Amino acid sequence: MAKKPGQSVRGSTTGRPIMVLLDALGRRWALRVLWELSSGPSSFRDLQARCGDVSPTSLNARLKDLRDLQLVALTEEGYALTRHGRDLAARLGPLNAWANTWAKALG
Amino acid sequence: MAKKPGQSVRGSTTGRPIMVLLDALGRRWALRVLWELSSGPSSFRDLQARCGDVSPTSLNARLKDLRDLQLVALTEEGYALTRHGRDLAARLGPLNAWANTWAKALG
DNA sequence: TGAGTTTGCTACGTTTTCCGTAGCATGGAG
DNA sequence: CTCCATGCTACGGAAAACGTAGCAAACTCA
Repeated sequence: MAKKPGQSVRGSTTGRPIMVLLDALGRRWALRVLWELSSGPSSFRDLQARCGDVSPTSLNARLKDLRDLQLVALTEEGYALTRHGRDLAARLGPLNAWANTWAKALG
Repeated sequence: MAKKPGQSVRGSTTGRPIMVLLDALGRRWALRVLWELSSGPSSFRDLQARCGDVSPTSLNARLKDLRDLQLVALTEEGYALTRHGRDLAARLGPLNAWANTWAKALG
């Protein structure tokens, strides 16, 4: 069961939403799943393939978390971002451009 | 040694910068460290305290990664964000406001 | 109806990561 | 020399993530 805002997480007992969020996004595959789903719904197995054949165990654990946090939901079209999830993913989108310039500077 | 752009990471063999970034940020304490350092440089032990007394082992591992990726550097004032690091952290800043409305909606 | 396919997902045993505690080495201050 | 703060490592145990195999339910098509 994923920790929700208001609950104590690793490194913060205050339950501040940003701390809960940073903790949740810091788990393996969390960011990647949001990223992949931002381009549309996906079945479990499709999502698994998009994530480089991540094991179903790991994928399912992260999906459980993200569903608890109401960022992802299982719909008739497969796994999809919720309204909150889309909102969050929209803020992560620009990271792609940033990452490219960062990579170029790293040479 | 942290994986750099161009190198294969978990779930992606292409080395695309965004994939490398998502993988790096998906490690424990990575996001939190960037977050804490965005409000100014910090000594190792201070940073440790800010992160809820994270173990030095974990903190140091993550700092090594972030230094490899040139997001963090050890300066005369302590650990600090590099130019790239500040740039990235600036894009994470707005997540705080988002997290608050998200938490309120989850309430 | 019944064989084949695709779905989401779990069981299980192994590997990797993370963690807490203790403490070392260096350097500055008194 | 003593005291204290610094960055950091060693070590053993706990938790998280992993790969492989495969189940049960729903669909497809004969």
